[in-house]
Amino acid sequence: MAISNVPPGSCSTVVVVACVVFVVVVAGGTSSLRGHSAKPTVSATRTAATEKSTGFARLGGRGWSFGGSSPPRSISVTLADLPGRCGASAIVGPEPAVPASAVGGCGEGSLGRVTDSVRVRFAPSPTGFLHLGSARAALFNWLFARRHGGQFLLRIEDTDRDRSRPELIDVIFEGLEWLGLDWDEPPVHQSQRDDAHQAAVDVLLAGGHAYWSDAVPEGERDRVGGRAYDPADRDRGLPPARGRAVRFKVPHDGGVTSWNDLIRGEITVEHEHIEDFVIRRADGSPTFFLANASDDAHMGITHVIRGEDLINITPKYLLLRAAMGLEDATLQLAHMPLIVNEQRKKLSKRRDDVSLMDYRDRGYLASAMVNYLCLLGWGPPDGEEVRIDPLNLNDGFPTMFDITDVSSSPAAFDTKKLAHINGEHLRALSVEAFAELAMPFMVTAPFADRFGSDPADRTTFERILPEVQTRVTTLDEVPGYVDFFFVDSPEIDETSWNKAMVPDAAGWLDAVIAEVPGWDWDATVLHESFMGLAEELGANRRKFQAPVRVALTGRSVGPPLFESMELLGRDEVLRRLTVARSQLAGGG
RNA sequence: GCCCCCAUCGUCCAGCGGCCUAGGACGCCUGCCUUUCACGCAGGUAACACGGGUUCGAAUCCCGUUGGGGGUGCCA
Repeated sequence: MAISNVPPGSCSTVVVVACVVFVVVVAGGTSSLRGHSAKPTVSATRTAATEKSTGFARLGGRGWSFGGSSPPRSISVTLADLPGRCGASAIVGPEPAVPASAVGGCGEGSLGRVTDSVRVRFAPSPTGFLHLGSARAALFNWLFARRHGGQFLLRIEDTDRDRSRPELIDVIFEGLEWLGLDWDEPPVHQSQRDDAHQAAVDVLLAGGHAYWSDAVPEGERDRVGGRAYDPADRDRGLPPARGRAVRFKVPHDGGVTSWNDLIRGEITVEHEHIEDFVIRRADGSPTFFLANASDDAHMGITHVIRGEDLINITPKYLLLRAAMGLEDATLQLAHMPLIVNEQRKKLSKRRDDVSLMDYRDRGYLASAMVNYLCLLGWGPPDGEEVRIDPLNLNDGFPTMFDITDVSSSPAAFDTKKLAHINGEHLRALSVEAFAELAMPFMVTAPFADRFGSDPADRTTFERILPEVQTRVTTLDEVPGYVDFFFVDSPEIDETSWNKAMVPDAAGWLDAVIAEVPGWDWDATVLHESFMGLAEELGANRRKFQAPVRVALTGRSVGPPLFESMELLGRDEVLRRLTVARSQLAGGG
C-alpha cells in the first residue's frame, strides 16, 4: 500500500500522534500469492507483546474499551485519539473461532501468515431496507473476519437526519440477524461522531490541507445565486464564514495515489483527475468522504471490503487519511464486484427485487440466501456449492473463504439458481422444521380463514407435508399444494379438466365411485385397489388417475393421489367424485 | 466528455504457462424411475470477445481494439 506524494511534513504538522501510535510492525511485507504476482497479499501484522505461543493471539488493543453492552460511546476525538492499534492495553482475546489448521500454513496458504488483528466493518446507510448488494458486502466482511479470527463491526452511516430514525436502523439489524451475521462490538452511529468529524476538519484546515470555499452547488445557484466552484479557489485564502463549505486540497503536483487492491491488484489514479472535494458542507455537516475516513480510523479498521462502486472514492479516502497522518501500511482494501441483473446493470431498487427481506417473505430460507450469495463472486475451493449450514465455523465457508479469490468481474443475480439452492435447503429440513417454517405462509393463504378451524387440519397438513417438501422450491408455494384439503370445493383448473376428462372418463369415474365404499381406506391399499381397477377396465394407469385427481384436487398436478385420498376421507372423496361426474354428464 | 474497473458455456464458479479434446453447478434437452408433478439417477447441449506480441508452448503474461459496467454531488 503506497501513497505517493504525500505532502512533505504532513506527519509532523498535522498529527504527531499518529506517527507515534503506529508502532505496528509489518511482517511478511508483500510476498507473492501462490505465485500469482498479479494479486496482492494481505500484510500480516503482529507485535511481540501480543503474539502468543500459538501464533494466533488476538490483537485487540483499542485505546478504549466497551463496558458490557453499554451503548457506543460518543467520544469527542481529536485526531490524537485516532486508533491506538498497539497501545499498552492490548487485549488478548479468546481463541479464534477458526482452528489453526484451517488458516493454512505459513507461506503455503494463500494469505500467508495472518494474525488476528483483522478488523473489518459493514457500514450501511439506513435506507429503510437492506439491499442485496449490501447484504453480500456484510457477508463477505463477516466471512473474512471469521476466517481470520478478527472482528466484524458495524457502523451506521446515518449522517442524514432523516436517516437516523430507529426504525430504519432496525431494518439493518433485522436483516443481518436473519442472515446469521453477528457483530462483535456495539454498532457505531456515525451521527454521534460529529465532534470528531469537526475536529478532523479543523486539523486539516490548520495543516493547510483544506480551505474555505464560497462556491455554490449547481442545484442552488438558480435560487440563491453565487458562483460555481473554480479550481483556483484553493488559492484565494478565504476566511471562514457562514455558508461556506470546506474543500480538501488535493495535491495537484503530478503525483498519483495507488493501492494494491486485494481483489483487483494495483489501481492507480492521478491526482490531476481528482477535483478538490467538499469535506464539510456549508451547513456544517461532514461529507461521506470525511466521515468515512475518520470513522474507519477511529474504529481501527484494517481491511476495507466494499463494493466496486466505491473504487473511485478510494483515492480521496486515502488522500484524506494521509493528510490526517493516518498513512498506514497495514491498511488493505478490497473492492468486490457488483451484483448485476440480467441486463448486466447494477441491481437497482426500481427495476429489480433488491430488498433482502422480500426474499424471506417470498419463502426463501436465510441459509439458502447466504449460501447463494457466497456463490456470487466466490465459490468454495472444494467445489461443494450447496451447504446447508454455510456459516458454520467448523466446516462451513468461514473455514475456506479467501478474499483474494473473489472474482473481479460482476456477477448476475440468478433467481433460478437461488431457487434451486433454496429447494435443496428446504429438502434438508426435518418435517417438523419444514412445517414450522411453512406455517406463516399457511395463515396468510386465501383459505386461511378455514384452515386451522378444525384441529384435524393441522394433522392433515403435517401428514401431507413430506410429499410437499420435495415439490416446492420456496415456502410460499406450499399453500398451493395443499389448498384442496382446506376448501369446500377445489377450484377446477379448466385446462387440467379438459385434458383429464377423456371420453372414457365418465365410465371410469362411475367405476371408482362404485368401488370407493368398499375399499380399505389406506394409501397403500388404495393404490393397489385403484390400479387393480384400472387393469380390470383395461385403462392406461396414467390416464385413469387423471380424472380422479382433477375431481379431488382441481388440478392435474399435486401431491400423490392416494395419500391425498386417505387424508381427504372416504365421504369427501365420494362427494367430490360425484360432483365431478355430474358436471361431466351435464356436458361440462 | 473525463476517470476507473471488467471480459471462459445463457448464468455462477474452476483454470495461476504444458495436466485443456477447457472442468463443476444452475438452466435447458433426452432417457430411467413413476399414479400426476416433483425428488432421485444416467446422458446431452453450450464458452476462452477480437487483433497483435512474449514464449519451444498462451484461456492463462504484455499491448491494443471492441464490448460491457461503474464513477464523475455541498448523496452515501
